Amino acid sequence: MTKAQAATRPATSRNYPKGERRRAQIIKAALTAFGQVGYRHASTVQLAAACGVSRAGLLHHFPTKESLLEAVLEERELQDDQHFFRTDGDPIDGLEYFASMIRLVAHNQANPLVVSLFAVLSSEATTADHPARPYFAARYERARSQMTQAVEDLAARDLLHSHVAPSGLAVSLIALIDGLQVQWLLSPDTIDMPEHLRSMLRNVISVELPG
Amino acid sequence: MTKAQAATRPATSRNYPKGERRRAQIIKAALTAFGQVGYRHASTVQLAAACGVSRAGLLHHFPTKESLLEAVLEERELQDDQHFFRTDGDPIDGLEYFASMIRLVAHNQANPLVVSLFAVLSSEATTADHPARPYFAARYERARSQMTQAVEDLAARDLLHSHVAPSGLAVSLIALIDGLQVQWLLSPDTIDMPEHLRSMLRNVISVELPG
DNA sequence: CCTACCGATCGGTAGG
DNA sequence: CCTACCGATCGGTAGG
Repeated sequence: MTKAQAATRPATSRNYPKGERRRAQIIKAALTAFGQVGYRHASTVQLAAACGVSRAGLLHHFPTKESLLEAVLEERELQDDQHFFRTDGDPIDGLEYFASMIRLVAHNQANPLVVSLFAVLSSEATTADHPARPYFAARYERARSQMTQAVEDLAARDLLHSHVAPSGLAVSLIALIDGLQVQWLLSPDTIDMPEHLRSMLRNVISVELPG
Repeated sequence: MTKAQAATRPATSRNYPKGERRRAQIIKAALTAFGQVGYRHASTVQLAAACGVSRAGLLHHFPTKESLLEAVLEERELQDDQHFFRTDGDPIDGLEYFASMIRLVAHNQANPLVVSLFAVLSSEATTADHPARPYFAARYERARSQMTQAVEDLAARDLLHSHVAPSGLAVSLIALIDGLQVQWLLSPDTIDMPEHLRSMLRNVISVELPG
């Protein structure tokens, strides 16, 4: 068990494998439901039914709907960490960073539930008083900060095309990745997300990406 | 009254100014509500209350919630037409097209309600059985087709940087515009949507845009 | 985890 | 037959 898990799960849970399995099942069902109908429209009654427990049973594991949302976002964050965000503190290699980003987008494209979750929740979270708004605001700020470092690394090594403005490029590339998800969810057969990202990166980076 | 309006509004409505005003009021309130909490979570009861009519009164104008959604999308479409989509049939001037696109994004940035409506509805509509899914699928297909023509016009006139791949560029630029909306709604003070679009267009177009 | 509930609200429809 | 609503209520479901 990692440190992050220990901080978010009750320490006793390791001793109750059945409860742990149920908890994981509920999180997975909630991830699916939130991605399909949004957080606000998802109902704990239907979630409980989908997991074969009563609504009171579900509320034993997650006392409020909001606590379930937190668990879903944490779960998703852990998956990202595994694939991508390993460079805490280390200086960022811009080429490696964007190669990893393409791999992450390709990985997401193989997991429609995860894409749907983030496409639906991130825009739902822009509205006032949404419980996930602070999470997404912080997440985007962190992503922009990290990608800006990657862009600046490329600029310092003269790996951007000469006419490309590095300022604001991170914001636009994150926007590109987000926007591709909506078009892909609507037309999965005509949109290839990692290919479009790679193509746009080729438009601004003057050397080929590794990997 | 334009052809589009005549096709969607009852022909008799012009003779009932009070009903017409009420109808416009309801559409505006629905546009706000759908953008704030999404279509599914918005309630006709609250909409009616916000308009000072009973729920039955609201349903007199819009017999179903879905018919109200249609009216909101048509209303928004008409606004777009006024500002932008005037080139039906005509060949597209790529430079004019993207200059208009920047103006449209700037116009949207001055109207948070409209941005919120589209950011929230477009992703909500990606989910199965959403009544607006066909609308958004068709809208994106049309937008891609139109922007692809603009990109091809630029390519034919040699106005793209030599290393830029025109294929798929329209998809990515539309994705960029959509993605910027989410970041802007979460951080309106740190994101300038038209500026980021202009900057990205400068990265691929080798001449300055008009206007 | 269950049964048994609460105050309220959902989208849609009735007759007048 | 039209409009612009009204008060009441249908069977179900919401989060807690």
